[in-house]
Amino acid sequence: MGSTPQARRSDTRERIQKTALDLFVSRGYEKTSLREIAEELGVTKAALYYHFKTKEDILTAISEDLGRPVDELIAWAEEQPPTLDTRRELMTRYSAALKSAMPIYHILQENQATLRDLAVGRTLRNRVEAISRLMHTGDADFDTHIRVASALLTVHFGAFTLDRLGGTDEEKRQALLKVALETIGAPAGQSG
Amino acid sequence: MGSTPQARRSDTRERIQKTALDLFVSRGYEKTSLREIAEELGVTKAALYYHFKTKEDILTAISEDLGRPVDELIAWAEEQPPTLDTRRELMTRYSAALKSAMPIYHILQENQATLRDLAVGRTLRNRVEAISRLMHTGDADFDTHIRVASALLTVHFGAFTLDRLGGTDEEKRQALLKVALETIGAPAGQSG
Amino acid sequence: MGSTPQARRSDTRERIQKTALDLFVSRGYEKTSLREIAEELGVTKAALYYHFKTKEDILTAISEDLGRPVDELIAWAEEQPPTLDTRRELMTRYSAALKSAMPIYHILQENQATLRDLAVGRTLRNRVEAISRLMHTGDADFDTHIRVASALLTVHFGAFTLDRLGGTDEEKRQALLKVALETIGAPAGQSG
Amino acid sequence: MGSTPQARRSDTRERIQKTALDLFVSRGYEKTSLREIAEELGVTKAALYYHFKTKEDILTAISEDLGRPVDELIAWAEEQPPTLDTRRELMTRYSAALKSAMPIYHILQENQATLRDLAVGRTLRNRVEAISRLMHTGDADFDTHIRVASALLTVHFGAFTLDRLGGTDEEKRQALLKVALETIGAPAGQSG
DNA sequence: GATGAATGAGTTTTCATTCAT
DNA sequence: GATGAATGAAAACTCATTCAT
Repeated sequence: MGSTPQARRSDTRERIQKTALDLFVSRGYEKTSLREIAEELGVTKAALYYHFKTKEDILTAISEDLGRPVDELIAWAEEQPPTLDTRRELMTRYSAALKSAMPIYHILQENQATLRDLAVGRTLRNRVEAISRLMHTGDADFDTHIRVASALLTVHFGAFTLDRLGGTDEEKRQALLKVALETIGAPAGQSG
Repeated sequence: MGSTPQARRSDTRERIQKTALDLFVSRGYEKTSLREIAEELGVTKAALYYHFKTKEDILTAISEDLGRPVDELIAWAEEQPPTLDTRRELMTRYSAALKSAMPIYHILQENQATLRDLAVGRTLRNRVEAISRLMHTGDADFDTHIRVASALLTVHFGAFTLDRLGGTDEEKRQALLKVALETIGAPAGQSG
Repeated sequence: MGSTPQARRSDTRERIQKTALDLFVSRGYEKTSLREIAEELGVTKAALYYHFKTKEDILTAISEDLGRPVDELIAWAEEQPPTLDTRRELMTRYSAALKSAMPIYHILQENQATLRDLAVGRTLRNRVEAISRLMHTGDADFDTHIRVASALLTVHFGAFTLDRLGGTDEEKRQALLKVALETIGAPAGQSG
Repeated sequence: MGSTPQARRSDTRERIQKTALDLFVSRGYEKTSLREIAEELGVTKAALYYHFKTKEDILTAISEDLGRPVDELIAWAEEQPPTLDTRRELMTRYSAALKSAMPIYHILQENQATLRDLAVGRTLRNRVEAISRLMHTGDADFDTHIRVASALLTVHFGAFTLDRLGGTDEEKRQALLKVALETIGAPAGQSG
C-alpha cells in the first residue's frame, strides 16, 4: 500500500556508521554518546542496538570498512621481498591508502587512552604495527629503525599538523611522502 | 614498615599530582576518576578538592610544573634571530626539554579528544604550537614547512613508537634528534 | 492489594509530577532530592531522567499544568478595559484560579531564594507580576498601588496564615476575597 | 611594636554576622555556603567555627540581635488589655519595629522551606505567630480574624512587593500601615 | 525494523563539620 | 584567635545497555 518514505532494504546501518564516524572524529569516541548519534539520526538509541550489539561494534564496523585498503596493502606487502625498494613502494602505497583511511587513524590517534581497553583498539593498533613491522623487515639495524619510524610518523600524522599551511591536501601528502622517502634512504642503484 | 604515615604541613598536594600523573599516563585523563586517585592515595575524594578546585586543575598544575622547561625554551627562542642555526639549536634544546616534559605530551597526545574542551588542553596545544611557529619562522617556503613538520613529529612522537626497539631512551632520543636535524637541513657553512 | 503494579504506555511521567509536587510542597524544592522522589515512586533516579531532562524540568512541567488557569486569566485580563470594575472582576477570578494553582504559589513563596537562579522561578514570578501589573493598570495613583498590593497579598497568602482558624478553605477564601475587594474600593455606582 | 591592623578586642564575630546577613539576604540561607562567608571576610572556614558552633548559630545570633525590638514589643503587648485600640497601637509599633528587623523577615520568608527543619526557624516563626496571636486576642470573631490576617500581611510583606513603586521606603511603610489600620477597623469612638 | 521505558553503575562536585596545631 | 587538612554524606546528572512490545 503505497511506497515507504524509508529507503528500501534499510540503509540505516550505513547511516549509523556514517553519523557515528563524523561524531567520533569531531567530538571523540568516548565523548560521543549513543544518545547523540541517535538524535542526530532521528532514531532512538534502541534502534542502534538493533543494528549493532554495542557501541564498540559501531567503531569496529567503521574500522573494517575504512581500513580495508590498508589490510589489502598489508597482505600484499607480506608477499614481497624485504628490500629497500619494497620499503619505498610500501611507503608510497601506504601514503595513498591513508587518503581514505585517515578518519580512523585520526580517531585512533586522538582516543588512544580510551581505545586501550577496547578490542577494536587492538585491531587498529595491529594495523599500524603491521605496517611498521613490514617496513622494518629485513634488517635489525638501529639507525634504519629510527629512520623508518620518522618516515612513518611523517606520512601518518604530517597532515594533522599542517592545517594552517597553504596548498591542497594532495600537495601536502605528496610533499610529506617525498620527505619520508628521503628519510628512509635512496632507492637501489642510486648513490646516497 | 614503620615509615611516617602522614607528613605534617602536607605534601599531599604533590602526592596528588604525582599519583594523578601516573594514572593519567597509564589509564588516560577521562578514564581516571577522582575516586581512583583518592583510593590510590588513601585519602577521600573531598581531600582532592581541598587541594584542587577541579579535576582539570590537577592536570593544569601538572602541566605547569612539567612544562616549565619548554616554556623557558619558548621565551629563549623568541629572542633569537630566525636563522637555520637557531632552528637547529631550538630543535636540539627542544628534544632535551622533552625528556622531563614527555609525560604531559603523552597525555596530550592520547587524550586529544577529551582535552579539546578543556582550558588546559588549549594551554598544552599552545605550547606545541609556539614551538612549531618558532621553528617555522624566517621563511614561508613550502618545502621547509614540510621538513620542519616532519622533524618535529620525529622528536615529538618518535619515542612513543619505539617501545619495542632495544637501546636506552637516551640513545633513541639522540638518534631521533639526529634524523630530525638532517631533515631540516645542513647547518650553515656545510655543503648540502 | 492486587492492583496493577505497572501501567503500560507509562503514566510514570504524571506520577513523577504528582509525587514531586507533594514533596516540593512538604519539604521544599531544594531539600527534595531526586533520590527521594525516585524512592517514593519505586523507580530509579535514572527513570526520572528518562522523563525529565533536569530536576528543574519537573517543576517547570508542574508549573505549566497547574498555572494554566492563571495564564488564561492573564490572557483574558489583557483584553479588558482598565476600569475599577475590571479590577474587581480580576481579583475575584484570580482568587478562584488560585484554588487549584495554590501549590505552586506555595512552592514559589517558600523557595524564593532557590528559585531566584532558576528559569522556572522567573516564569512563576512573571505570572505573579503580570496579575499585579494588570491590577494596577489605568492609573499611577500612589494610594491605589498600595491598596492593590495589600489586596493581592490578602488573596495570595491569606490562606497560608489561617491554618489554625476554623471554617472550610472555601469560606476563608471567600472572606479574604471580600476584604481584598473592600480594600481596593467600592464598585462603580456605589457610594464609598 | 606598632599597632595591629586588626581592631582590638576582635570584632570578627560581628563582622561574620554582618557578612552572613548580607549573603543570607541576597543569596538565601541554604545557597550561602560557609566558604563564601569566609572568603568574603578573608578568613578561613575554621575561623567561623571558632566563633559559632554551627552555620545555624550564625543565623540565630543575627535573629536575636535584629529581632530584639520585636521581642520587646511582644513583651509589651502581653501586658496590654485586648482592645481594638491596643490592636491598632500594636500594629503601628510593629510596623515601626519591622524597619530594622526587616532583613530577618526577608530571610524567613524566602527560605521557609529550609528553615522548617531548623530551631532558628521555629524561633523566627514564633515571633511572627506571637504578634499574630496578640493581634487576634480578645475575640474569636471570624471576620476580625480575616481582617487582622490581611492587615498583618500588608505591613509584613507589603514592602517586598513595591520595589518598582516610587517614593521612599518610609513613605511606603506609612501608606501600608494606613491601609492595614483601615482594614482592622476604626479606632474606638469613631464611626465606622 | 524499531521504540518506550527503565536500570545500575558510575561521574564530578559541594557542603557542613572536625580537630590537631 | 585562628588555620590547614581532611572527612562523610549527599547531590545532580550521564551513560551504555536491556527488553517487552
